[in-house]
Amino acid sequence: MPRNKTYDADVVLEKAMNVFWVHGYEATSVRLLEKEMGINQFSIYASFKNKKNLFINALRAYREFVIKNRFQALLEEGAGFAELEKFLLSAATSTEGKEDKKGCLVVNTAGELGYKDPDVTSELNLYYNFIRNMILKVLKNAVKKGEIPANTDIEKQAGFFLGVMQGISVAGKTMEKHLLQDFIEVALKQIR
Amino acid sequence: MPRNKTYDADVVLEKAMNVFWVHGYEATSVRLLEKEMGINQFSIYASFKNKKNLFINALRAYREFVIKNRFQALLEEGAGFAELEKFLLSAATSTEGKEDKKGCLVVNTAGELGYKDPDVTSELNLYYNFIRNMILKVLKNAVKKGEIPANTDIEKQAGFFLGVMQGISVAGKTMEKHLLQDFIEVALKQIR
DNA sequence: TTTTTATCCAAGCATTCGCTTAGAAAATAG
DNA sequence: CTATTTTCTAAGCGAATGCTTGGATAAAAA
Repeated sequence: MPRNKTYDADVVLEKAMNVFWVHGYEATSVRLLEKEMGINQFSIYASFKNKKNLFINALRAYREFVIKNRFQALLEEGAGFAELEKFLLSAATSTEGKEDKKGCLVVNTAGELGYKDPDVTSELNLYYNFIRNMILKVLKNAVKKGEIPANTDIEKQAGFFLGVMQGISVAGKTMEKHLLQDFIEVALKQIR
Repeated sequence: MPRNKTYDADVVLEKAMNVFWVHGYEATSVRLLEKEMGINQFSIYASFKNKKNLFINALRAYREFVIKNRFQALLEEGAGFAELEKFLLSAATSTEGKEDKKGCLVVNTAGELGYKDPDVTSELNLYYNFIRNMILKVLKNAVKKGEIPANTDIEKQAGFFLGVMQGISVAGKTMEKHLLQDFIEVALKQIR
């Protein structure tokens, strides 16, 4: 009996994610969202309850987006230090384009909303835990492959590289490219 | 002939800085500012032109505030690696307090406003350049003192520690304390 | 086809936004 | 003292905020 939706919730959610990514939470108005998502305000509220809930969903969509589009090489079964190195070095040059200085949605959100909202905070923690586990696995493989010393303190290094990734996400927005490269080079060199 | 101001512009500016520090730019309303600054909207606009200009001034005040209250040990004439170490390690524990998770105003701003406003961006760059030069001086002293190897690539390490500081400012808002300590310990150990 | 029911669009709700204005209050100059 | 000039308070400006409502629309069920 019901009429079908004329839009795919996942599709419009990804569009919302991009708007939040560019403008942040507060600076993104529902009017702008309806324009970019291509649906009416009523439909936004019907599908996502309210602005904050839409944002939470956008954070989840971002996690999946990043996993699929940025981390895929690191998530391969046998990914080791070579893949980590390639990933970090490309992160320095990927921010080159004058336009694409969006940084990382999660890091931007940590800066803007931080610990203020528990729902947001737990979403950020899920993201960081995921990355840390990914790094842990990569470093274990790296030891197996002999890419890094066998006595490496994997846990400590995972915490280190998690911090490095967050640093890159901020520094990439403002710092000059060569400084960013210095940062990454030193971070990589210390482990070998 | 003129009537005198009943407030000190520098004093109310510092209060404005704290409001922006806690809530960010967009989420800080002029109504909240007038409450926290203790002066009327008219006076805010008379002294600081508009909200954005007040924010720019707050960023400058923040730089001076941090120099006076956080970096003073690093800015001492003979400050070397010992001072850098102490500073970074204390940065990990200073974010312990559940309340004081404000992070760094400059890093928060980079996340929220990023490159979008050139006036803001140049203010951020001033801050980062200051820190980098400070680190450069500290590392030079560290070499002189024999705290770090004489063949250390000072320039590269300065870029590295600038990135580390930005990482700490983000990570301190969300990451658990022990992970943050891992980050800092590894960052310090690699140079020796 | 007719009925039912969810979806859509447009308009509008109260509130808050950044900012301005009008007039009272106060301090200095003559 | 009066005159002058700036600061202050309080009210209010239009526009934008997040969110809701009412009726037209369309698609599945009978």
